[in-house]
Amino acid sequence: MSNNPVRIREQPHTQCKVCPIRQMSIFKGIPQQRLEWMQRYRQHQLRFSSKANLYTVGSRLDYVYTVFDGWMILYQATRIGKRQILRFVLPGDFIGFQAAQDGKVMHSAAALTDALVCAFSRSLLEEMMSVEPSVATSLIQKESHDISLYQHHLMSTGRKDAKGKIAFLLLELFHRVRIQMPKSFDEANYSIHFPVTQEELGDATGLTNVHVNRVLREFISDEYIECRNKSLRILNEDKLSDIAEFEVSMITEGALF
Amino acid sequence: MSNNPVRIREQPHTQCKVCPIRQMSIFKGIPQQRLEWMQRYRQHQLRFSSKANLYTVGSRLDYVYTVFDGWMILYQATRIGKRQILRFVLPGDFIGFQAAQDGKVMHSAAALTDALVCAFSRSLLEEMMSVEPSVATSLIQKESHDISLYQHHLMSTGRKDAKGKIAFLLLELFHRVRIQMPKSFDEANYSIHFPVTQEELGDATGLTNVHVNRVLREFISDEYIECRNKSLRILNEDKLSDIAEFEVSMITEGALF
DNA sequence: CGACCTTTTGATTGGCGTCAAAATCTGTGG
DNA sequence: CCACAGATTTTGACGCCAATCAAAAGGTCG
Repeated sequence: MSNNPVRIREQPHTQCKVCPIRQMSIFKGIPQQRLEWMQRYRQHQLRFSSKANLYTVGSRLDYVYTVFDGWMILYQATRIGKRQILRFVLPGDFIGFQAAQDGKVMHSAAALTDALVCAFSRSLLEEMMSVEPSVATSLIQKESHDISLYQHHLMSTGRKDAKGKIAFLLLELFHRVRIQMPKSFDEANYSIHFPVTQEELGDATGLTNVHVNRVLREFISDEYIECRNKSLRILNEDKLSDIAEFEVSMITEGALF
Repeated sequence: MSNNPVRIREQPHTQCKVCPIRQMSIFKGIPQQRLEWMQRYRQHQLRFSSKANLYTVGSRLDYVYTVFDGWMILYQATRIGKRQILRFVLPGDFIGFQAAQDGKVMHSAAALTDALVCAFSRSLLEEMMSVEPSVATSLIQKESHDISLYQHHLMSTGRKDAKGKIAFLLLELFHRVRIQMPKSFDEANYSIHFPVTQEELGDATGLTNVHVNRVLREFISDEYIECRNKSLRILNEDKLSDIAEFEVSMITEGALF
């Protein structure tokens, strides 16, 4: 529920060494020479500390962002102080694009851990899309994938019980981390680094931290999962998938055509 | 909950007289001559009766669709027979595009009323996008708007009580109908034609039809709304908006750049 | 008119929220 | 390295919102 002032240590107009633009999936397949002018032009790199906001409700966004390292969330708060996490953002994900009317976003974005974000101007993206249509196609693909995720969450939040919601979220995050943060995935253990608090799990599923705790305890004592010091290990994926009505194909990206 | 066989009365390969392609918002601004070859090529028109499915979970979609008339829904069902309505589809909306992995959709689409749908081939759309980049941009815009809607629903479903969820849904649909089906809107009455059952409202909000009924009764006796024979009239929009934490700007489309 | 769908109402139950407090973990400064 | 404040997890008792079960009353359509 932190409403900290933005604590961005920004380093504008420096060439982005850590996050070469080529790594951004929406630029896959574009000739290097085309990218070069962009590479050194109006591209920023941002470092965040945990809990800092990248942007907040009602901001006018002049940039779009890709996360290169760390966890972030998109969220929204109700008048009575409850928070809904709309989406967990992992490295490779693209955010800040969907602005509603008059260019203002209807949600906030914050870092869950220290994070490294790459920003570049909206107008540049627009330019890029007209010069290089495949950028637009990639963007469409990303958005389609996001929509698919939102649909699954809506289903989860609307029509499953607490166990189903939590199991679904755990499995989704587990596999997304596995794919998008291979270094956080321990294959031998079948575990991931998992810096998400129980309160955050609650804010994402629409449950209270207290109830999340009870369900997690149960999953642990049933030996479905194991979680100690910010790591999550899946012990009985079959059972969890069953409870969650989850399958990995739900979160993998697919071709549109 | 109907799992009827598909009852599509399809009229393939006929020129589409009723729904000129120009009316599809993603083709706005494209010179007529460019559209002509498309107009008469591989474009279908489909008539649906209420409750028929346009496509179902796991289908491979070779077409994308725009609704020209009538109400439709996108939905998904759980193993235990509960249904979640993911999205109400009104004239002008674009569906069938987001296919997940291996081209199979993760949801079903069905008509709520008799409906008129225009279909055209995915591959054609792809072609179109490369020839005419503005098609891609429009598509991105549409998808962004959809994402925004999904986010609001997630918030609603996850963090509001029954009154808030229902009030939000009523207001959203009311204003979308006002914009997208002006003929269904009675300005004098401030009412719309509203062919949605209480069970469907429940399936969209994650509530039971019984509880939806109780809340609606309360809204009616408080004189916030009036609903008789498939029409919905808003009597106290301020109060409803307050309960729902809704504002019209949430559902209007805006520029992306 | 009769089958079926939708709405309505009542009685009862239960899952999850709320409140509260203790236990544990984490980081920070002396 | 310890002390201490703040965050997070854990547990228990209790209450309430919405689900469930059941049945009647309207509506709709062939």
